[in-house]
Amino acid sequence: MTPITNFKSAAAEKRIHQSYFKIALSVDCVIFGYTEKELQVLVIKSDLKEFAGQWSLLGDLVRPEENIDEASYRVLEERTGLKNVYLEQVQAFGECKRHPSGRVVTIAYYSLIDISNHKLQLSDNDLCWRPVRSLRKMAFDHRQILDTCLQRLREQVFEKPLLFNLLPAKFALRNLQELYESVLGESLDRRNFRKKIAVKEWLRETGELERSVLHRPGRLYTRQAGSKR
Amino acid sequence: MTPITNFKSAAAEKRIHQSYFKIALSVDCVIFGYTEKELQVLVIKSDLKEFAGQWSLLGDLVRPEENIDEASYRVLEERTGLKNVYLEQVQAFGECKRHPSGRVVTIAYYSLIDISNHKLQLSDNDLCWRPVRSLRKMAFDHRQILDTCLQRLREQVFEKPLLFNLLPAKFALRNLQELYESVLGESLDRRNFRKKIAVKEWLRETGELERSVLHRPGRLYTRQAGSKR
DNA sequence: GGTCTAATGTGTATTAAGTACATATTTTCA
DNA sequence: TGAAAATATGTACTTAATACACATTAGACC
Repeated sequence: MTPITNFKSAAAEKRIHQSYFKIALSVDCVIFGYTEKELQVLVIKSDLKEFAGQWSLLGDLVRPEENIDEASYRVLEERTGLKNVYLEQVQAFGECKRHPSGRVVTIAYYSLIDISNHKLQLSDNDLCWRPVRSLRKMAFDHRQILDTCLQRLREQVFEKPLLFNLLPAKFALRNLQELYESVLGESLDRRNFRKKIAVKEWLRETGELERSVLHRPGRLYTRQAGSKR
Repeated sequence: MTPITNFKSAAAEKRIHQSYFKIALSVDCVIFGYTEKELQVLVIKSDLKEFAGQWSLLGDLVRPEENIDEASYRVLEERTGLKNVYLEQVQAFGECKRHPSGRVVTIAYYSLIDISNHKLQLSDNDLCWRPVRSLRKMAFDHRQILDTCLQRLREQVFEKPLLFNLLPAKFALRNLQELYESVLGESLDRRNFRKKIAVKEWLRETGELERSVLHRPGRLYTRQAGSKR
């Protein structure tokens, strides 16, 4: 039970508001993409003098009348133009001093989107994709948030068919394996990888072959319709 | 980036405050205990008329000057008198309508404590332990929070030496197995269970035997000092 | 069209982990 | 002293994970 629950009077309510409604709530989205055989994350230059020149995740304050999940979907759509993307809450970050302008508790989400999707239009020229590996220091505690989200993603990639969200509709198994390797940060045996993926029934053959590759083309697969995210 | 970061003027800051600082932030603790061969959770009767007679988790609003982790430790200590207990954040719950008195986003934690610990003094007579299985409906979205925390706990019990926190310092393997069975909701084979636990090196033999049991006493074990939570 | 290149596609032996299952032993109680 | 109830323990079987090699194919180039 929280003391907010029974206001004995208007004055009591005001006191409560004065003492407690001093924390702002935000969402921050770790938006993963994949290109150049590297896992990328969508970032923006921080406009705070404290973090001049540093990269920051995409986030916004949660509005009083929207659910926190809605808030993160909103951030995502405003910034990328995409709807219906994979989005998952990871956890809250609530150190008092994490935001220099005041007390802001943030709830971290990660999202997986297909960079090559033609609908993806970055609304802001300051936005850019950066390889996860290249981001050392970030604004706020955003590097910690990114690490936490990446760790969660790694734990889930063989449990749920998540990484397909980062690829175009049709892809060769080599592409998928390189993506797994990029996410996990380790190289995988091709035969064992194919076996491991095969038993999960996440994929469907399209009957098509790769084009414009300088070697024997691989079969193209697509995500199995029934495979749950 | 959040729009809060650069206040162009005092007026702008006031507007921001009026529109955004309307969300209260709370923590709710799923405090697990174990007794009577049943996983228990510490609950209190809701004092809201909307939830009359229903059980509620222990929580409180986060104070402006405390970290969210500190807030949950505070709730735990205020209610149980215990410090240095295992506590882990699970996730935030932020549906707009989850709290009838206003917009309250809560961050859920779970905690594992040893009920038989003599330092445990419930500060409030309305507090009580209830078997997790017996709690059908709860106040707010607390049953959902409990389910989410229980699921997280289940995922971790063979990864980290968590469940020892629910037992007295010395215990027989049977006690441990019954605890695992209670948490997982399924029965386990004794020999396989012992093997699985043995390889983890979480336990140390005390050299003592059970007392006052109506059968051959089992060896008493204690948690291995170096085993990380 | 022949050859080179670079990647695809496939199977098996080995090891590790998980599961199923039965008997002798020890203590208390009557 | 015997019955009851639980402890302690090992092995065969199945499943999952790992390590590893060779024939095949399409494109590029001559």
